Amino acid sequence: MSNRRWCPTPEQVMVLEELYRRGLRTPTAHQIQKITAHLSLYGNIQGKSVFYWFQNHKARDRQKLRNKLLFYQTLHFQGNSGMMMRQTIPDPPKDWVMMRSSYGHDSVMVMDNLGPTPTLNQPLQTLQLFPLTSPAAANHP
Amino acid sequence: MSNRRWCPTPEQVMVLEELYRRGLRTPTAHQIQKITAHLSLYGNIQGKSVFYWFQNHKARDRQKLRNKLLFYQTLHFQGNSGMMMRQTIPDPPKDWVMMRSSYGHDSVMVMDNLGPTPTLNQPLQTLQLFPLTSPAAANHP
DNA sequence: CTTATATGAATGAACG
DNA sequence: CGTTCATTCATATAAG
Repeated sequence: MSNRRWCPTPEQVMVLEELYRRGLRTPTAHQIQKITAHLSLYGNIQGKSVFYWFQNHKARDRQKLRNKLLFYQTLHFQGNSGMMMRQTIPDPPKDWVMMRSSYGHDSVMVMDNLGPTPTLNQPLQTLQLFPLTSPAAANHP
Repeated sequence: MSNRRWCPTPEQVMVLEELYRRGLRTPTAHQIQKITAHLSLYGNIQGKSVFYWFQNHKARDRQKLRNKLLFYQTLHFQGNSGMMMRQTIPDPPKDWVMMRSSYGHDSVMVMDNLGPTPTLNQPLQTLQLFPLTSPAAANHP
């Protein structure tokens, strides 16, 4: 067992699941501190492990529910039974995003779609902006 | 593998991290355009990915710092009963990850009964030993 | 040992 | 900007 990953003890898992059962979903930093302190009685643990545990548990609960709903929907509309499916229908793709300029007010920047054939006009005039000279930046796939 | 999410190449990450190391935090729309043009040499990328990258990187840096401070603060100030308080060599100053900071709220302890269940006392009586502070609501975002 | 699954960890994307 | 969510990567553990 390499130390790269937290291996929760059964006691730790029991405590976390009980807290989750009681309705705790996104503990605050303070809550995480206290939970971590308590769980450290059963074994080494860091705050981020508690944080990740709740994030993952909630997310996977949500995904299971979503898949279940989608599963029945699929059954209803297609009479199709099969593997569990992932994810609901995504949002319409936006090719722009709102950005805040460094001068303090919002601005909308339209992002041109970099298609499979990127335009070659004025390609590397920009390189002077970032003189990247230290790491191995001289490679390309 | 769906195309919904930008998959940065190692070269792209190296460039972005170098820019960040050099102090760039909130690039303007114009800078984002240039960076995007440069990074597109290593793979498909949109401007919003650059925008999000800096937003996330900066936010997580600060969150890490904030949580570290909160960590030491908690060690120093909390006088809760049943808490373990180390005075010498506190803890591995391992890094925390992003998590909600509770904006200085304090003292309101929750985790009491929620919903129709009248009594929820279960084998985990130990949970009462570390009451969790919560800003406002016990559950539901 | 190999493969499959469960889950810790990370991060892109986006929300309020 | 801090926070939250969805997806993906990595790996400990179980199944074969």
